[in-house]
Amino acid sequence: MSTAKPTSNDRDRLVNPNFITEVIDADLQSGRVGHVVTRFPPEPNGYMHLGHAFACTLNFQIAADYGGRCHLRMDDTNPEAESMEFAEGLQNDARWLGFDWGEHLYFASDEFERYYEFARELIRRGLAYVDSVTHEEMGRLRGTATTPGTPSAYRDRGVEENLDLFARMRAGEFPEGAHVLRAKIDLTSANMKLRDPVLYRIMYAEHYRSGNDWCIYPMYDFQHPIQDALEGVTHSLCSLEYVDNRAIYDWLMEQLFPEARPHQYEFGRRSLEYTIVSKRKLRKLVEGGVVAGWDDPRMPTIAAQRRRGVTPEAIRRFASQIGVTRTNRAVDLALYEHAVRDDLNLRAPRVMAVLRPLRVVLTNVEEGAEQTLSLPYWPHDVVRESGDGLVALPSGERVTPGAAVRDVVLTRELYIERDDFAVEPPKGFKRLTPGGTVRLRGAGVVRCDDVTTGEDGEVTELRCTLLGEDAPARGVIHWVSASRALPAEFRLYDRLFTVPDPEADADDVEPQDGEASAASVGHVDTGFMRFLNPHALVVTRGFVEPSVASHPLDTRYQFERAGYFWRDPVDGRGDTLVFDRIVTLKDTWAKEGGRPAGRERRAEPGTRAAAPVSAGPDLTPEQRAEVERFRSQDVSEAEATVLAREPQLSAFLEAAANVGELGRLASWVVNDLGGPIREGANRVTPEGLAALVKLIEDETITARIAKDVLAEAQTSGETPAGIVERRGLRQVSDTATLEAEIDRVMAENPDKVEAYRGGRSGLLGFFAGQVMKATGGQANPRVVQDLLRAKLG
RNA sequence: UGGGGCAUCGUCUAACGGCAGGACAGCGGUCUUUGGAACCGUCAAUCGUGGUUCGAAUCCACGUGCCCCAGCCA
Repeated sequence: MSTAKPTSNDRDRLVNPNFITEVIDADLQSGRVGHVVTRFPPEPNGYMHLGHAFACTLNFQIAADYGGRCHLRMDDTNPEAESMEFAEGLQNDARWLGFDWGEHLYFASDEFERYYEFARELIRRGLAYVDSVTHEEMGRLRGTATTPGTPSAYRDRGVEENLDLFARMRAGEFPEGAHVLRAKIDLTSANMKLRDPVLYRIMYAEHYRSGNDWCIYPMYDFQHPIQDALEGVTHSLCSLEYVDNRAIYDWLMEQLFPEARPHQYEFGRRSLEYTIVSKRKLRKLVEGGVVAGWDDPRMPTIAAQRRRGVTPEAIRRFASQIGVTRTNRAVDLALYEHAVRDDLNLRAPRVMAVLRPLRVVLTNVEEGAEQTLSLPYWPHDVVRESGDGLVALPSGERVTPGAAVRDVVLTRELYIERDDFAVEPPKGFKRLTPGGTVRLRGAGVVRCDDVTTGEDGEVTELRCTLLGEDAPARGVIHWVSASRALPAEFRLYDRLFTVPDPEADADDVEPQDGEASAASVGHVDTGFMRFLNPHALVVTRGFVEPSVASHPLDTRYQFERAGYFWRDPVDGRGDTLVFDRIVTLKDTWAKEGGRPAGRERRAEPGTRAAAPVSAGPDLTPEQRAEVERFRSQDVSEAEATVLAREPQLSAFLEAAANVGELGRLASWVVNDLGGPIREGANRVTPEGLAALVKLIEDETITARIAKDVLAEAQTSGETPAGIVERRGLRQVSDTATLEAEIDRVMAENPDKVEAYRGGRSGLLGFFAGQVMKATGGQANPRVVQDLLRAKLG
């Protein structure tokens, strides 16, 4: 965690290597940066949810991996949405997740004065101007995706006038909307973000921190890059929707912080199935009273998951397991639940609770008789896997397994789970049935002799005989003593929505009559509400064994066979016992048809397009003639088409063909030089290419060597043939040399040889690759493969 | 249909021209006084079509699909 070196030790890094760590590695290697500084920059306009937790974890853990630091920053530049409640909530949540930013807590609102000065600087340099058109007019002037924008009448105001107007904006001389400050970048850019983005707007709103000090507020695109630079951030990580904004980021950096500037990198967001992470929609749930608050345990917020009993370790584990890529992804809920269970399995002592009680009378146990059983808190496997041979008491004290027990009293009257008894058991039912037997956990086997049924047909009581330890029984069920157990409320949580992607599914469904108006109140589409799971919270009243009364209030339990629970921090820590179910146990019986607990999945996994056979691009008659001309010179159709469409490439090829044979050069131009030529970065001359291809034809070198040489030539600017000469590159076709190499590779990988002979013919590539590597790519691959086939048999 | 981004088992992810690997989920089994956990086995993928190459998930071309951008939100 605190390696002094600014490099990451591969063995114990928190974040798996990814495209961002590759950039950091390269930056450190090249010396562009000497240390790593990241930042997690939420806007305090809502509570942190699991999607943010992913971003937060990524920033803090990458910094930790490189011995750098990560700042926490509030991007609080929009007073209308933000509040102290949210700012404090965000800090609480980040801290609870286990992250430490030391003294590096920043608020954009603390820097308004500095931002203001940077804005004046831009104005003075003619890079920003005060625009005074209406909101609507600005929209019109911005143009559309396919048409360029046009300058407003104010775009060329003088510096002095701009400075004066900007100062008066700040002084409160104008109403909201009268003026804005805009960057003067490029109104014709294909990137809409660059069409003179607004830098400052007038807002007469009280800011939760700066109060009424300001009536102009900076926009994200202006504030964020500057703040990164002021903090000394080296790698500014954000999500994919900001890719277009990077152009502004870079523009500002070039203007204001040309040296030692931060760079922005974007990663794909992570959402979770069966929930939503849109802050506005979550707010809708809270404000609409659909849930009890931001910390309602059904919510995907960190506050809610914390209240529900999930640990920060589980969330961090989840965050690091879902990986970092450049694709937005919706993660399977099962992945999250697994992380939660995996964490709880080793930290939750086992006790018994009955959630939906059914009275059982043990007819052969005397009235008032009590037998005290000593039952272990931990199952055999947790005990066995304990590193030090000790296990924890709920108090946290570590004791020998024999001492990690609690008293459980067996009495004449008990409660069992209603689900654990069935008059007509489904196939495979391993619990109690009329006349059947079952083991009561830790107490022996019972037989059901009699079933009492109420007027409505509901089973009200079972009369059973306690048979003792050795009687046969197929299953084990949990129970509590009716006279000794404590009454408790159980809150059983399930997924918030009934479909994996409520937002997308809401768009799929045509609004029914009269729903359209109800479904789009207050600018937020509320169509997703129709998929709310009515069973996301089920409350039951039952009983829990009395030992829990003596445990620390924040003990997380596994109620055996029922799930992981703890006492609700808000409603369940007083005299009444209220337990939240953190997560269920995996239940392989439930989906067996015993219960219809099959999880509804989306019907179709998004069928991809039927993919018609591509007919190739449309060509003009001239291009068609070109294709024919190239075809006649032994160029393949695909390559001829590329050449016909791209004059730059065909010109290069024609030039090379003056020295070599066009038909043999075409594929090199198209496949290997096409990229650099198009980008104007090509450093290989037509003559250079022709000379190189000659070397292949006279078998001096292989195509493989040629590709490597070309790549080197692009960076060094040397002639390809010069590189071949200087490095003494020659293809190796000598059988004896190659055989020796092959023998060595085979001797080193006897298992692979065997596997190949056993039928894994794909391994031929492995052997060929090994030989190629060993010869620095100079072996003649055809010869190598022939020899390999012969030797491997 | 202007610009940008992305596409690998059901889901998440790895492989950086040379064995398509792992995790979750599923299925089967072992074990079990939790229908839990653990262990073993198994199913299962390179968006499509061409091209380059001895060899392509990876390079080239053409398609297809999804996502983002026209707030004085972030």
